[in-house]
Amino acid sequence: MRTLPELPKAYDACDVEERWQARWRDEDHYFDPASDRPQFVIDTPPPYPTGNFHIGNALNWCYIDFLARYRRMRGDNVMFPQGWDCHGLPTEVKVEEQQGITKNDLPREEFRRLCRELTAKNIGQMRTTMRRMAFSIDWSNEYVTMLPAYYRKTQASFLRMLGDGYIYRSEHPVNFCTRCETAIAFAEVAYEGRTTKLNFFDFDGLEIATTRPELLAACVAVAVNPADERYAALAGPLTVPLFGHEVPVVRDEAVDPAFGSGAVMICTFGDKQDVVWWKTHGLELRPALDAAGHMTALAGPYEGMTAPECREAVLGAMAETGILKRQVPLEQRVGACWRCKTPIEILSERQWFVKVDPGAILEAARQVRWVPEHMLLRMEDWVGKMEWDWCISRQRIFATPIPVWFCTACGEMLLPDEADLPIDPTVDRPKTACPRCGSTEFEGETDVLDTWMDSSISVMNVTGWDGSAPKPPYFPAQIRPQGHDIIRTWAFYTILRSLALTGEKPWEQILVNGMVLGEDGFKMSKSRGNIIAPEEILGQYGADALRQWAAAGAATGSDIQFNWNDVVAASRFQTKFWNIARFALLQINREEEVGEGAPVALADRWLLARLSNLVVEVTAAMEGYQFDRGLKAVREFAWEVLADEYIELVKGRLYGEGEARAGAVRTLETALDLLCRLLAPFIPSFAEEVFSYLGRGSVHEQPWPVFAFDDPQAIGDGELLASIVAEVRRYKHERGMALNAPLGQVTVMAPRVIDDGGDAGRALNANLRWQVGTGGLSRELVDVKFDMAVVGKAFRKDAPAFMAAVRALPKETLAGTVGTVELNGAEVAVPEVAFSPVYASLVGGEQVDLVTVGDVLVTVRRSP
RNA sequence: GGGCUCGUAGUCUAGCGGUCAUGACGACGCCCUUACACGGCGUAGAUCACCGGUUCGAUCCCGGUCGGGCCCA
Repeated sequence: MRTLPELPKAYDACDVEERWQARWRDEDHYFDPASDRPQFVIDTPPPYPTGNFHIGNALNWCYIDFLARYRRMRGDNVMFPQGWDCHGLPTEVKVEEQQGITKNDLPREEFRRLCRELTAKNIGQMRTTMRRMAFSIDWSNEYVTMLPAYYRKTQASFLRMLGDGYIYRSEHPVNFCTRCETAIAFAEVAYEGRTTKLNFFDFDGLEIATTRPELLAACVAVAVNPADERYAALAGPLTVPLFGHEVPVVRDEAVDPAFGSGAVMICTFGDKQDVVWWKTHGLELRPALDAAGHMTALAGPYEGMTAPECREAVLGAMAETGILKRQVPLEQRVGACWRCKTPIEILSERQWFVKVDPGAILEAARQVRWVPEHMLLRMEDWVGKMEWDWCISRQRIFATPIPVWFCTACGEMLLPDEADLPIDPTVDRPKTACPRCGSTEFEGETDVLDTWMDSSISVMNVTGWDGSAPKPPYFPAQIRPQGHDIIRTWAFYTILRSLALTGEKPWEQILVNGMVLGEDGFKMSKSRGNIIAPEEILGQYGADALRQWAAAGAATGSDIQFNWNDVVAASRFQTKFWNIARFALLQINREEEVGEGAPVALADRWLLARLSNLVVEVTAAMEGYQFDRGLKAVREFAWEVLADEYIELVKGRLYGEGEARAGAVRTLETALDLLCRLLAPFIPSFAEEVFSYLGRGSVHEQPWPVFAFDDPQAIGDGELLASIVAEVRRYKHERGMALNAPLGQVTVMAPRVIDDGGDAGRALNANLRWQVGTGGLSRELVDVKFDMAVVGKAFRKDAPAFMAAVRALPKETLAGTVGTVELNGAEVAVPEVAFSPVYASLVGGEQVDLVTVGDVLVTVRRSP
């Protein structure tokens, strides 16, 4: 007897998962820098440490973990690092909220400390969930962007790009949130629908429509379409009402003659279009709004007011002076700060910018393999519309400082040595005097970097960049997994930065996952109340069930609706497979010596050949990131082929003895082994638990299966065998017989005889015989079936007599066409479709039932 | 308004030139057959959004319409 332990009766997912998660060692997932195996470096997304690892993250990380585990089994040297993108507004806002302060109430360093503490706590919470999900993360390659080890590299990358001319400082209109008092990038602008008023007023004799009367003081021109004949004779300068300054008239094709009066006022700056006109027509700059959202001295009597206050005041003044003609409601989309929803203003400010070269970025993006392919279009779309360079400076606190000083005497810019990084120029002092004027008085740059400047070098960091050499040792990474919502940001900025720093594309492939929608089909959001936290699922069904949902809930790349059904079904699959394993182990353990060698029985060869095909199918699915196909194929195989067909087929042999039984046992063992390995990337704890009972070590240390068992004949014959058993079992069921009830003589009449080793007979509990052809099978007419719609209509009350007369005819006659019959002493015509013959099948003179399976006939004699 | 994407049984979902159109959940019927009732066997349920076109043939390709979603303006 072998001594493999018996499986417990029930599978407790949470219990098993926690046990294995405690047993696995982090070191097993470490990337090995000394290895000469092919590297597989993953540029994992560094999530923002909100404290909650949400279900969208879970989906993304499941895909990554499937891949990481699969690639390890394929022999790759995998790096699955974990980063944290810490800096940014949300944490600042949270700290202000929790402490009941504003950022200006504390010294900068003190405020940063509070932000760091909150972030560290949040990271801890998220790590817990990630471990509970059984992600095989390489924690030795964790990075935290707020820590010196990382932002040193952010600063180094800044200096390098500054030195190479990619970064410049200039005064330029930027998107500005006056509540947060910082510049923001286009990627941070969220658009919202609002109803506003379009105000028509008299502008020096001309009718102008505007949604932003508060910017009248900032008016620098009036624009009309050159083709608009109404204004063909219009010439400037015009006098701006209420303020009195003179502005020119410009002609520009972009003016829509159909909107309002066809004449628009250009202000610095009401919107992006104003910036375009301001640039192309070389207009004056009149900043009427400051960074805090207050009107400037240019606004005269309105100075110090907020924009909404000024707007009311100006409209009031317009009404008073009688120039306001009418107001009509207007639906418009307003750009707002993504974080606080305050409408953004466009202000001209001195800011730091990174040059954007759309052509080069497109070219690099096209060198990356995109999965799914169409996601590349989103990148092309975004890059094609780039108008401004990337504004990377922020007037915030919790961020990477911009490492430069300015000489207070001559304005010269001074840079730190790379070796001294990281620095905070507001605290640290330059080590040298000003090279131009010799002054030692400096002012540190107070602006800090956009958070995307941190995260867009994640790939540089994980591929081993130390901030100096241009190209990191493991660069480029093999894959970037991320959501399609941040193609225009993270993917875009990463390509830009990789090109600037290394001249190359950052990754070989990018795998884009979809968004997780709530059970109601909408994106999960607090306001909809359709959020499901991963912890809720983990507590009830465990990580493996959630992982199965992620794999099989939708095709990779498409949005996926969360749905409890899938989680429950996943959990049931585990129960089913657990019982399959239990049964198999029970059989394996009963055997003293199962021997070696390939099984000879048809059913065994059939299962092995099917397994071999399954391995090919699942491998192809994994290579193409079709996780849904891969997992579903394994599930279907285990449940339908192995449990419902194979095991039912060989149970009889398993209850017996000898080589026939040993062959089935060996086959079961092989199937169990292979299926565990195929399942290992998807449900690591479950696969590990089942595999452990085979006594062959950890499933995660096994190679991905390569199992060639080529036997086309076994596939064909086995399929027929399984179908015959299935059909006859159905036949039994339909007659209300228990499936293990004894059946009489069963004869399979096939084009050729198949040696099934007796499996079919035992599975059906019948005396089953194979024969070539339908010899011995005959049929006998036993009855006729009348079509009452015809008979009733034709014979009315004589119908019973007619039917009796027909039945009284000799059977040989009934098989053919009957012309007339004698009814009440008269010959009457028989309608053509009045009846049809009913036959019974006979074997050796005894009546049998017939079951057909394709071109195979199965006869069943019911009495044993 | 633009780009992309999707529209398949009550619900979710696979397929994407010829399939009895996949699977799951749900519904209904029968069955406690010594791995599993978290199971087995079966039944019902789909004009594959709508309208045109290409084709011997379209759920699948093309065009249009309507509707959902995502990203952007």
